Amino acid sequence: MKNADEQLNLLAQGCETVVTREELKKKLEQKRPLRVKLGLDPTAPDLHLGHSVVLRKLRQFQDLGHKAMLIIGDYTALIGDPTGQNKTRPMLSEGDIERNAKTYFEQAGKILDAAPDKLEIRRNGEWFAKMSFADVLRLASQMSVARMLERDTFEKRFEADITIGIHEFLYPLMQGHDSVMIRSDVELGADQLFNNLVGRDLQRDAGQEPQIVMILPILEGLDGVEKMSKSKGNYIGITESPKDMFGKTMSIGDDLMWKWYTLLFFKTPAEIAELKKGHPMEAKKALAHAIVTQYHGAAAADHAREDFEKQFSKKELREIARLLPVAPGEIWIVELIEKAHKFGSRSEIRRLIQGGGVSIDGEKISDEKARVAVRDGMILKVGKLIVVKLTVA
RNA sequence: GGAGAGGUACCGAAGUGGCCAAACGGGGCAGACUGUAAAUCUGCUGGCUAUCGCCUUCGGUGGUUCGAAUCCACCCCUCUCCA
Repeated sequence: MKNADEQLNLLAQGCETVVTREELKKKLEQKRPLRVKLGLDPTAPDLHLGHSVVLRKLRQFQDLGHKAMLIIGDYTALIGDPTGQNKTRPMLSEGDIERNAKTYFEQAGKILDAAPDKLEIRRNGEWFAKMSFADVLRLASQMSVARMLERDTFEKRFEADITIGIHEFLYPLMQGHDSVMIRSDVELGADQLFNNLVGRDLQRDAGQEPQIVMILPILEGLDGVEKMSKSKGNYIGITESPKDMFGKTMSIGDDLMWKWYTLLFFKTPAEIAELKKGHPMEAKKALAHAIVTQYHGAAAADHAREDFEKQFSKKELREIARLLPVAPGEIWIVELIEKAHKFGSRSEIRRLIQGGGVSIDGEKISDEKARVAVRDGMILKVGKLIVVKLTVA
């Protein structure tokens, strides 16, 4: 095991907040594997790059000899964390939570070390399901309304006259109680500083040494504005195909690219400055390549890059198009597009045609009534991303 | 418990009997331009229909009317002030 100072430097790197460094150092000096807690919200079955930031930090702890404690918040998910969402979430069914939690196990394994002595996975239903109402009251009595309202999301909602359910106040307490139950030494988080700090208070009340809280910065999603999240649809899932990962990364704005470099690859300001000297497009391709490499390997990343260049730089659609078998003869353009990609409705397809978003062999089709005489090898392009090559069967 | 305000499309927000598939803004999609993006400009943004056109939508359920997002009744939900 590395000495405490070395560990501290590595671990603090990339963190937005550490409460507190001094305490963390003391814990590290105890020369024992620390129990590092990360609470996971099982509402989103797909882990994405946003989650990966904190998961990689957790991995770093593991690599230094510490133990990752994943808490699947199956019970807290019954409330839905109020953070960021600014509104109450619908309660999930037991079945949904089961299924989502399972997917989590599978995906987190791509980033974490799954060795039994390095990883422990718990569900907070283990303890919450057994609590009596009196127990809940005891827990609730450890927090005041005034303190709860200090939390910025509650405060904002309160002032904006947006409903706050009583049950939502229980969320931070539940998360804090998790820390007590697993006797965590460190809790990692992204945007739940308040909740994590509650854990410290509850631990103190329970006679435990309070946990260290380490907050990692939030990764902005594809839009460059909102936090990356499943519900906003602005995310890259870690199970997505190399092509999609590459393409989505290429579509982000330049400013965002530098942030991603920082958060996903821990690039220092000096390294970023170096990258900025080159062409932004090259830097973005390198970023996309690095992301794909992480989840699919270098070969897949090379391939994704080549495809991208063919499609956008050289416009050689022919080689990257997906094959679409069609019957010989003529076909109505709307039906053809329907076969090529799943759209919400035919009206949507008509709109695309009228808007000039459809072309065949490079020639725009703007008449929604058009019939197409299919030919082997015809290239149909719909919008920016859908390219198919027809094969007449 | 009392008094008041409100619930409109993905979001915000107009509309208060027919001209409303519903202004406007945001978001989203597509096109032009580019470096792939951003910025900018343009178009589209309920569904079905190859055309005339038809169908469903304004918290819910009923009702008034030739006709309702708009009027009435009851119900559900949110917010404010008072208790």
